Amino acid sequence: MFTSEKEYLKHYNIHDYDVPLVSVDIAIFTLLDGKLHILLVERGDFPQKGRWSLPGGFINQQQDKDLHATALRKLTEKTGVKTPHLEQVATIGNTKRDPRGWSVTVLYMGLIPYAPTADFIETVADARWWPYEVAIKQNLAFDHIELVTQARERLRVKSGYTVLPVYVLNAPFTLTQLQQAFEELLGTEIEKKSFRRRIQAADLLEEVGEGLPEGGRGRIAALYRPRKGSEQHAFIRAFGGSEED
Amino acid sequence: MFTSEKEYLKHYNIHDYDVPLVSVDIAIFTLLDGKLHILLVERGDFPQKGRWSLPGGFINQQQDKDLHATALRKLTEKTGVKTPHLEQVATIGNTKRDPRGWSVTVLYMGLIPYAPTADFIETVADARWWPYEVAIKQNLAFDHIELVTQARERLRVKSGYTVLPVYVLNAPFTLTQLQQAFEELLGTEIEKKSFRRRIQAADLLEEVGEGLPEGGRGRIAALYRPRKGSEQHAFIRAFGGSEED
DNA sequence: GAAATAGTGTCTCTGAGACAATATCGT
DNA sequence: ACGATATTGTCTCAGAGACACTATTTC
Repeated sequence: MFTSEKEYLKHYNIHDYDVPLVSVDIAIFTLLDGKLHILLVERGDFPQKGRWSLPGGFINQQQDKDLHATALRKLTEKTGVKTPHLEQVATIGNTKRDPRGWSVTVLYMGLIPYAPTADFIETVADARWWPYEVAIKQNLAFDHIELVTQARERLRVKSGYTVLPVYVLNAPFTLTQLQQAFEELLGTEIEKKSFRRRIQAADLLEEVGEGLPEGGRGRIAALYRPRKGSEQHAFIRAFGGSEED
Repeated sequence: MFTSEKEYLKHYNIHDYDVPLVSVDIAIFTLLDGKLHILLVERGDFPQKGRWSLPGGFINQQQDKDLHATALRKLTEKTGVKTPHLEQVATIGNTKRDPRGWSVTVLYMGLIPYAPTADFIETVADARWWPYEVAIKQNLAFDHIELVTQARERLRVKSGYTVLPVYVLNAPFTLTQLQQAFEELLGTEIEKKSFRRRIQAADLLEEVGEGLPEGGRGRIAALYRPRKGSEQHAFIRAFGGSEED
């Protein structure tokens, strides 16, 4: 049919093809009053207008150089928050998830220290932090309940062998605060000595002075902030004892 | 603009939007003569005609109910092999990876016991197993060299805390064969006793008789096959001692 | 019996889990 | 001194790593 690559590309037109919708959705978590929260937006337009959903949207071929850029842009436009950690979780694509037809979404998971959402937000009626347990009982748009639980699961598992939970805290923080963040994100308690031993042996934090302890009373606590690159450290042994299945 | 969901959907037309290309690519690995191999196809059509690439292609909105189905269909069409393990690795999307423009690909990784490729193959000039080390020195199509290394890395890491390597062997197999598969997929040696202790304690295999040992000479070896569901078992401690970074 | 392969015994070392003890702060 | 919180000591236990040893097969 075509005789050269150049010839082929000249005649290529994506609209000759039957392409699915592609979107990016972002599950952003934080810790507020010691509890896991997730950021949801109320949809301002059809479809599913008025329902709560994950922030997200379509790729802008002019503005976005890659998928990660799309995720960051959508997050800023819709919520005004900036995340220090954003990772891809999975891509879900099927015929049923969107009434408009075959639809593919790339799901991201992000973590951030608590920050209020911006006053001005585009194309959404509202952007709000929800306690996780409350959020999953809402009637979310599309298949977002599954996306939310999938992102939550990634967060839980990865909190067991990395120091991801540092990203829901504002530095500097005490080891007790960090342990509480781990426990909330893991959904289980950690033995204090085990926790401190692991964190300190890994040398992923640097001490930056001392400060008030957790409850305002008691012995002065050492304050820490994450070292550069601590994000990608993986322990060979996971917290929690019971094996994953 | 619209007053109801129904109204909105009636006027919705995906071709009004600027959508990217979406494809699925599959990195299938096997073990042949004790060495890791990967399945590549020679592209029969433009673009990049004549270059070797991962098997893959576009979603067929009529035939495929989800992305996983697309991956399975493409694999069968292009190579004739059926895989007992197929998992999603990541989704790569950017402006540069395809000369046709903004392009998104969902990368899958699969494992299979060695089987020849089918004689009849659609839209590809050839489908062949390549030794991994040779494959990555080829000038692969698009950004497939990065996809291949990303899938390889997933395989390596996951071989450290699961029993994934069982899927490159034909059951029944001996523990020695399994250990050799682990070592090749991990890219490192494992101490025999540690290996056997772990595998046997986890109770993921069932014994199915005895058979000739590895080299045809020597003591008769016990033969095993994976138990149902062993696939999703994860050890809390990874093989290899050195921590991931 | 020798070579080859399968399988075991056992010591050491690392790091998690449990829990008690000590240290330092405000009042 | 007391209550609260931070920090450390130390014992136990699971499981990886190392390496030597025993067992069973073919030739």
